Amino acid sequence: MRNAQVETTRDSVGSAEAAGAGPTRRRLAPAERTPQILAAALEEFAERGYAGASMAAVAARAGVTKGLIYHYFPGKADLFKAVVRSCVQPVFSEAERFIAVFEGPKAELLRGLIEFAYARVAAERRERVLFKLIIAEADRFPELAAFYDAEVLSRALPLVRGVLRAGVEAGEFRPEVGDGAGLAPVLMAPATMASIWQMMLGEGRAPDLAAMREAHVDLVLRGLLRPGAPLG
Amino acid sequence: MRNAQVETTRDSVGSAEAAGAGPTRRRLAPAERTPQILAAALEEFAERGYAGASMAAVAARAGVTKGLIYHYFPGKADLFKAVVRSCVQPVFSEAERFIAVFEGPKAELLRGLIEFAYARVAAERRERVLFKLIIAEADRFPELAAFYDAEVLSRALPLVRGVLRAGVEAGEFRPEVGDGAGLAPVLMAPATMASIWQMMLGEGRAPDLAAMREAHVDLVLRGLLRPGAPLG
DNA sequence: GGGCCTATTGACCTCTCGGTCAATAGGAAA
DNA sequence: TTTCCTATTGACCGAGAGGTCAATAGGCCC
Repeated sequence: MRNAQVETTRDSVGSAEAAGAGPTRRRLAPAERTPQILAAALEEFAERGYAGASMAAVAARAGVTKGLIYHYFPGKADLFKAVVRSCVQPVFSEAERFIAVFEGPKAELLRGLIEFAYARVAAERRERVLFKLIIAEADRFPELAAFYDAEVLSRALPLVRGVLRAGVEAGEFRPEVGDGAGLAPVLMAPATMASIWQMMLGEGRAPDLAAMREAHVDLVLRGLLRPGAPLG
Repeated sequence: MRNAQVETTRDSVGSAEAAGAGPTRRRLAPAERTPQILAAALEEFAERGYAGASMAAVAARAGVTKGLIYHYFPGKADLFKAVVRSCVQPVFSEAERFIAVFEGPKAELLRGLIEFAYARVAAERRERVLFKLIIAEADRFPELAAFYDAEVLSRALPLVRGVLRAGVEAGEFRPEVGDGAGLAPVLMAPATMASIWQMMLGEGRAPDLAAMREAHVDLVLRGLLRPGAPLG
């Protein structure tokens, strides 16, 4: 009973690399092997958490032996940080491009951003799980918390604040909106929590994504727009 | 180097029970020993996560030997669930009492609830950490996710919805507010995320609690109240 | 084709963990 | 005081963890 899930899962892991294809010992360039290992590690960390993940299992998932992992990464902690680092970046490039390209009322831009966030939540499970991982391990890895601060929060909040300020300047939002620093995190929180609930409870029991998105957009626009402005 | 933190922390743990007081082997009634063990386990799980926590360390924290833990709990998983169970309950009783006792406009009740939530976030670190723990281990413990659903979400959401509906019936909130199921989680999310950010980043780098609270209350009331109603 | 660099292996070490259990002793009841 | 129940101990086990390293072989370059 003790480690039943672990055992049974381990058997069924045999990755594409390990199964059949090619000779047992194929030499690859580091530029090719590294992402393989990172992908395997992401899966393993996501499923078992940091302490629960085993280097041997990561190796097995990558179709490789444990020793090789240590050829590429000094240790478990470094591997973990490398995994996180390799995953967070693309999301922001996308959001930043979205804002840069957008033309039209700021209220619509804000609605677009909110819907973008919910869409991402609905889309890839990987991101949700990785976010959970960061939350779970943040206080055991001070550098990881600092990394989240630097690469996620400190990037996302100014993005939102920029949109708010632009909306005020355009005369769309109430002037007071530009004042407080507290509004940006309040606006981000619901989509973020939606991600967490989704990850914890699955689509069945978690609060409905679409319903939250509608209520969120409605609440925000009503709260921000100048009185009398149309809701679009 | 490997487990440096572990070792050093272990030494300094010596709990009140272990340090000096009384003979080494004091016999206690289960009603007295059980909460001791639960408290020790909460600390240990909070600091090291589920997989990272060690039964021996829990025992040491409780000033007791490992064998005794197994006299009280069948295994690690059961101990973990018992810890969670023993912690979540009191919060809700308090919120429910708050709502039951409150007299006045529903908008003020809602503001009071939001401020209550932020106050709790600011108050005890234990609750934050425990919440993190639930998030982190939910998908490795399906029963734990079910427990969170049953004992937290499924209790909190109707609480909020009740207040919203009452506000609509009282003619304070816009009639559409009572419709969607999505609004309640959207209202809860910012305080919850505030808790998570606080836990991850500490008071220094996390978004400011007071600022979030102000922006949150303001946004919500503006979004819900009928046009023209005073903000209080 | 022959060398050489290095990606890759697999056996090995040590340590800690969750869990077991027979033996022991504290303390309430008699 | 004696008895008896059971809370408590401490030694023990096998499994699996992270990490090391000398030996091996794949494939680019000349």
